[in-house]
Amino acid sequence: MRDVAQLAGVGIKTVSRVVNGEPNVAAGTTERVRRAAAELHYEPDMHAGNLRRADGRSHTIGLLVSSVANPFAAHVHRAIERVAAERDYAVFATSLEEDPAAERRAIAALSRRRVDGYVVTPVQDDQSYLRVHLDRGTPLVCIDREPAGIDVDSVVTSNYDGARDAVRHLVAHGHRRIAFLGDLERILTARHRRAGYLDELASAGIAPDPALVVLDLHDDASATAVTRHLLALPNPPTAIFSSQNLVTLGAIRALQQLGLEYDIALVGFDDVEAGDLVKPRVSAIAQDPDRVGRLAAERVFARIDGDVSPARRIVVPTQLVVRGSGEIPCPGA
Amino acid sequence: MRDVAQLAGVGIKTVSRVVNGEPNVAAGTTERVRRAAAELHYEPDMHAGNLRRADGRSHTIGLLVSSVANPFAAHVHRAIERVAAERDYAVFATSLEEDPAAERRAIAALSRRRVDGYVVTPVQDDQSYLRVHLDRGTPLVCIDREPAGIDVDSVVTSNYDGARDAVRHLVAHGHRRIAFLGDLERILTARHRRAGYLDELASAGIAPDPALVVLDLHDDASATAVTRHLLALPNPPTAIFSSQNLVTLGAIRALQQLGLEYDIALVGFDDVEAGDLVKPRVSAIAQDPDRVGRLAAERVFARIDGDVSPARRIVVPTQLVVRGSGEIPCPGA
DNA sequence: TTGAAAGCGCTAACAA
DNA sequence: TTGTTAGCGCTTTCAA
Repeated sequence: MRDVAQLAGVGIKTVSRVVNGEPNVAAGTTERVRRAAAELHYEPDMHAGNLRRADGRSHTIGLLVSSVANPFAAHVHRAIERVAAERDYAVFATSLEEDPAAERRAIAALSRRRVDGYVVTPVQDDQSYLRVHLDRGTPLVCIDREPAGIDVDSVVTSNYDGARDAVRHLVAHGHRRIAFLGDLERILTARHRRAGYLDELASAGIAPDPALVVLDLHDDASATAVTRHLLALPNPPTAIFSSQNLVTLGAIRALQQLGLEYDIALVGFDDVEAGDLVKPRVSAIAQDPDRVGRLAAERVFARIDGDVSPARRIVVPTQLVVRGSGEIPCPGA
Repeated sequence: MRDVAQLAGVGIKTVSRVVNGEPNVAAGTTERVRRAAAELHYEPDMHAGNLRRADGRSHTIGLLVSSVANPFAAHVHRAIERVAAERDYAVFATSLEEDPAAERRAIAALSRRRVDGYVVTPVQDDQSYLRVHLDRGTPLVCIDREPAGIDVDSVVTSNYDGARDAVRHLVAHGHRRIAFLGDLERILTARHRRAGYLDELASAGIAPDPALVVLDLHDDASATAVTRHLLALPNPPTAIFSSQNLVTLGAIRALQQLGLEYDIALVGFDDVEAGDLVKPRVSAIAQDPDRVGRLAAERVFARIDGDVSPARRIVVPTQLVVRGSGEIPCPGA
């Protein structure tokens, strides 16, 4: 910057004015400074500026998700980025892979980089350690899962209601023996989905068979194995509700291996890509990652802009996508 | 930091020493400083430190991809992140959506934030404008597509050879009328895949039928429409080579709509999730995003570490995944 | 309309 | 082992 000032024959402050588009600079001066800056390939250093700048904004936010390679998280990320781009904000993305320690590490790393806000998929059981950051004025919005121990905005999918919708749909097609393939119990949303499954069964007057409830599935290989095992039971299920993307794929694989894909009903939570190309086409409880991301970004920027209204809890509804696999009727019914 | 120093009853430099783990601090002093820092919830400001620090490293890299929501890019991103995490580097991710202007904007935004390196999927025809950044010592590695106008490391998929493999495979099953569903011609890799298709046809002594070569497809709806049109031709293709993920899905949809999925052979470039659940199972030329990302990250960090060896061009081979759809024989042959 | 001086939070260089 | 001084690149404040 000093070099630019020297080349343009002006003071350093005038360069600052031109670069930041501040008023009260003569047109000719502006032009000379611009030319000098271009000639020297000058790029302002945002961080140096922020050190002294009144608002101290880094124009950067941090995003913590399960994995940037997870399709749901990736679409949330894209939606957040769109909102951020409009405001010239850059986005740090970090994958936590359900590791509680990674959550704290990531927050610390971003805090040292002075991000203006966080969008976080909580992994730890308790987020009260974040209060320090909130007190410092850095806003945080939780997505996908509710925070515990702090009172902040959150944008979550209606996991409980979505699960009930799935079970109700299967019951409506005559099923009473509905298996549940659940994700890791330490994930809050997985517990919500299980609760929805159980409560809807109860509403329908169906006593859950513990043999049909399998928890802590997280990948498709284990889902395939478990599904095969369930269907080999003396009294097998007539329908399956799988609580997650990869688990759904694993269940379908098992059904195909056994040649039962047209006999056993299946509804998956979270839509699968190419779900309409598999035979039978896959019925699902679809989430809306685009909306989750957009709303979360809007909340965090509202807070950055000084919104101090009470924490908001936004629920994004799921939608039952009827395609075929979920409408297979119960044989005996 | 001054507050911490005061509370601990030491000088400001001693706090700096403790925070950065520098030697020559008495154990007792270290302990006092640590306690004071914890009490005040002190978090060092990396940017302030970098301003004066000798190496000036921001411990941050920038990643530019087509879209963070694209599965290929998302897996590349995850792989880069893994390497970055080992070195306590944070990653900025930006989606370009094939917009050349977005490429320049993103580079400028990251440059102002003083990233230590870039991993870029080039969108513009010419990257020579980046020379300024390279001269300044900030390394850049291109992925997926080769750079033009600058001599930098690149990690690319063997698009040309992969396309030839696909066509050779179809020819080996007796096909001579092989349609090509190409992506946007302004994308370099799309042109490489088209070239591979044409050259392999030529090697097999097959004159390409212009009616079977459709370019500039980018989503599945248009791919579905085009596929339906091709199969309604008086002299339709007996096999299809689709050059991209979404296009492959669109082609499958059309085949299913027409009830021809077991009659027309299909090989797609880039594997599709659930490709083994669709009937017939989808044969594909699989890319290796994990390897692309890891190698790109290793290159950029090697450069950051001072590697000044000549620019390297790394080709990650594709793999033909044989599943069924690509092995449907040609009826007349 | 312009520029000089001070200082943001930190580290380098050097002295004690 | 510790602290002091200067200065990183910039913006603020205030005077010209």
